[in-house]
Amino acid sequence: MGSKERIQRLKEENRINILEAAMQIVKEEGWQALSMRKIAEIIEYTAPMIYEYFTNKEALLSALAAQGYLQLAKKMCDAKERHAEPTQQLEAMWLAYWDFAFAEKELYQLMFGVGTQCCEQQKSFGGSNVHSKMVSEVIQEIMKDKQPSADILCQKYFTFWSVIHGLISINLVNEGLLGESNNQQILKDAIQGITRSLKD
Amino acid sequence: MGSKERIQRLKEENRINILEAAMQIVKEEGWQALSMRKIAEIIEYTAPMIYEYFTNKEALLSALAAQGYLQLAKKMCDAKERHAEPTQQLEAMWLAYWDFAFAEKELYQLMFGVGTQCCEQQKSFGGSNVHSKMVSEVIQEIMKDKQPSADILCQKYFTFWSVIHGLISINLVNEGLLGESNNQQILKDAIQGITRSLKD
DNA sequence: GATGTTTGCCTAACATTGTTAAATAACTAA
DNA sequence: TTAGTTATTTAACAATGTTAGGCAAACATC
Repeated sequence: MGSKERIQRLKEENRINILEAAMQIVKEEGWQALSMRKIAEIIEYTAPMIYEYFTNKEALLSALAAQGYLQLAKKMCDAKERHAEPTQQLEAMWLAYWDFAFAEKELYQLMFGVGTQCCEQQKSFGGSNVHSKMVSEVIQEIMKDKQPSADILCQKYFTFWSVIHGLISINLVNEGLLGESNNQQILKDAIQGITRSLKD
Repeated sequence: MGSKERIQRLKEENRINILEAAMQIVKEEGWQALSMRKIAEIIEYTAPMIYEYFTNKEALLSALAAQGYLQLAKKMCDAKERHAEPTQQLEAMWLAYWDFAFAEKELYQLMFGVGTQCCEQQKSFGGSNVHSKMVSEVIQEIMKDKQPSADILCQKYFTFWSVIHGLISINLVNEGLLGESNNQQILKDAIQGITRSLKD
């Protein structure tokens, strides 16, 4: 009897519903609002039922992230196929990556560990501003012959900050993924590369 | 009577003890293990006492982050003063930033919202590997004349990823700090800059 | 010095979380 | 219909952030 398959299909449907409910909550209220009971409420079950499908909350999050990796890979693959020339392919792929990050920002946060929890203060306190001024001054000094606009200055500063913060983040989240020597190489190359772009 | 000042000093001491206890827990067990009761246990008080010094847990985290911003600014300032030439100052400042991030990685995570919570899977599942292969292939194609080593290839890939992920992270954590046009400018400049460095 | 008032801290509690064990309902197979 | 399996719920536990109310010591005022 095909009922086994029908039941299998229902189970799979439940699994999907759980994941969809989770994403719905996260998109509406953010990661900190996601709870097993809220998910259960949406799919009209009780919380323990979810544990038939996911061993715990973290496993559920992993499943969501896995979906995200698939989506991202697909978008980048599509982007690549829209071009023939490798340089254009590369640019298109990273632009697709960029678009994905903002179109599915909650997923992106989960996948790559971008601060979901802590402190609403950065914006008010300025956070980075402490060092951004200091750095910008030095950048201005280096570029003084070119009389850079405030916008250009800001862009250069953020280019530095992005690459360094990005590399740090990647290292902190996936501990020791890159070797120490690779890190130093990338870091120095990047700093010198951008510095050179300031001068000429 | 000087007792007022003595009391004031005791209060300040308590405040410091709370913050130190919090950092101790975080360094030993990570952010997810930090709880008001554990802090209280270390300083030998009960949890509600902490609320005399911080209105809630987030305020406590903000205070920790504020300490971090000061430390970071000081280290970058020191680094700057060790050099006279702006280019060297700039490099030294960013290296100081880098060192701070790893010497005080818990603080760095808090300050700049680097994934403290979610999913232990990246390492096992490979996470990024899905797209890293795809991108590396294209990079290899672009560099095919130079017969790049696997290490070089890897470094180039991570240079791309760092700057893009960094820029995304900064945007996601401090929402709308940069304008849309600035973002596009930085992004395209960075991609084209690195791409150029692949060819020559 | 006795009395009222403020201050510092604690006990007890509440609501919300993730998670588990046991009871029950629903369904399948004979 | 009955026995057995599966699906789902109820009830509970421990840990979390947080608040209200109480107690005792220190202070101020007479």
